[in-house]
Amino acid sequence: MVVQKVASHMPTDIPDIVIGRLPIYLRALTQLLNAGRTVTSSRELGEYLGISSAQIRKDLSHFGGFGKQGTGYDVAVLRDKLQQILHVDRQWPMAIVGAGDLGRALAHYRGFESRGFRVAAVFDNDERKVGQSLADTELVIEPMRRFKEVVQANGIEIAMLAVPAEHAQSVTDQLVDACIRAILNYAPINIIVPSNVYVQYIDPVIELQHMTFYLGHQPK
Amino acid sequence: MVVQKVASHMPTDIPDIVIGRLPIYLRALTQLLNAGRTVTSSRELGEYLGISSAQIRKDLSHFGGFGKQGTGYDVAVLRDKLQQILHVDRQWPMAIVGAGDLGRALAHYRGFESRGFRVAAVFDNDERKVGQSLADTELVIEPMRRFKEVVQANGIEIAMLAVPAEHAQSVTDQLVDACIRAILNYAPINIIVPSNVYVQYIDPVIELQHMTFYLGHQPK
DNA sequence: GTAAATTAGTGATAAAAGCCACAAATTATC
DNA sequence: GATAATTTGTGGCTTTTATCACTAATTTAC
Repeated sequence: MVVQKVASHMPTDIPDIVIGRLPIYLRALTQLLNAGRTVTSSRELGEYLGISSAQIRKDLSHFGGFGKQGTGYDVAVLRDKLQQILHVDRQWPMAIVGAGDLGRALAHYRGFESRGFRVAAVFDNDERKVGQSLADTELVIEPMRRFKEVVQANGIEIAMLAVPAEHAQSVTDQLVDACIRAILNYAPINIIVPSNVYVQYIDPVIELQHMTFYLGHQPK
Repeated sequence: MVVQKVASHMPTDIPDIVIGRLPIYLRALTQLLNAGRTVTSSRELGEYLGISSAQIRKDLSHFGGFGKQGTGYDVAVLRDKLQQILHVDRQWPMAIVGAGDLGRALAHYRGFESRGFRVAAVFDNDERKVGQSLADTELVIEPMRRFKEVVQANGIEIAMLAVPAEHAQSVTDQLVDACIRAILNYAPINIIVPSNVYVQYIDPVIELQHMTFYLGHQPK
């Protein structure tokens, strides 16, 4: 019932910038829970995250009232609500495309399972890599020609793109063709997708350059 | 002279959100340059990046007029300007802290050099890892007790943090103690630093959860 | 049991960010 | 060489985002 209520809120009328903060809140709540905390407040959460308490309250209020005046928020309850809102109260199977250093590091990453995701398949077109199994996993590197088939068989809708920049667009086209709906792009390049496909970018150099602007002019 | 002009613009009066877009522009310009283009326009750049042309023009106008009416922007000139503004017209030596799968993948990443960065040292506290050299690099894994010394000897001001979440804060304290001024944090946890230290976060799960909000409710 | 303290949720306000549209400069066309 | 077409840089406006500050509910202190 509560799930229905949450589910009834359509994405359209909630600012994307608000949505972008929800995973941050969720991560902090999980941390609090692991530390044994049972209640928290917008003030505490805000001080910890460097966000104003009013903003946290207003963000959450888009989805209903989860707190209690005078007390604050039940950490476990709020975490559950956020997991429902973000649809990570289940595990999303994902494909990794590109089995270089980065793709392999992602395949071995132990942090997905507890947060709503699971690496279901790894792809690469290098014939020397195809067929290799990845240590400590049940994964075997598949060739890209099997992509569509494996994606459909496993109900995969999310792909992490970890191929060199020069192949990123053509591989993206293959992902789109296989009905991938969300792409986490690690290639340092903009990719073009249809408007119904979501893309997020991770490029460490972008973040580093953002900081070097402020680091100033005198190199050591 | 032009460098002086750019340098004279102090960060304080330019919105951070503008600064955050400059690396994106720089990346796109480098791509255009590699494709042999010599001139571009705010319209072309905007269509490619999914950003309005007016925004690009206004962002750039914070730093001076780099374009030419009727023509647009000289790609090489604008790229050079952005490199100066972002202070990546040099190479920043960086430390990687944590030599797990991720730290090693970062150490092997070939994409830093051309964009203003260089991995100068890798650290880990696991005695089994210390002393190991990293294939295809001149890097040897150093113990954390040598951190301050190596950082000072190499003029390192930037660290990439790739340790497990449970150690992230205590390691951060060591970074701060060694006068690290910018941290790219890969640990899925908020870290507390003094206000003169810059932090950027990379957590793939945050980006994935942002997308699953929109992916909706019916898992395959 | 009462008063003081705490905290959520929210309408109103303030601040920030983004976009429009135009003048001025340049280039292309014929 | 005149006219049409481009494109920048920007003032002003609109939209979005964030904060303020208040009410109502609850808890704590004594």
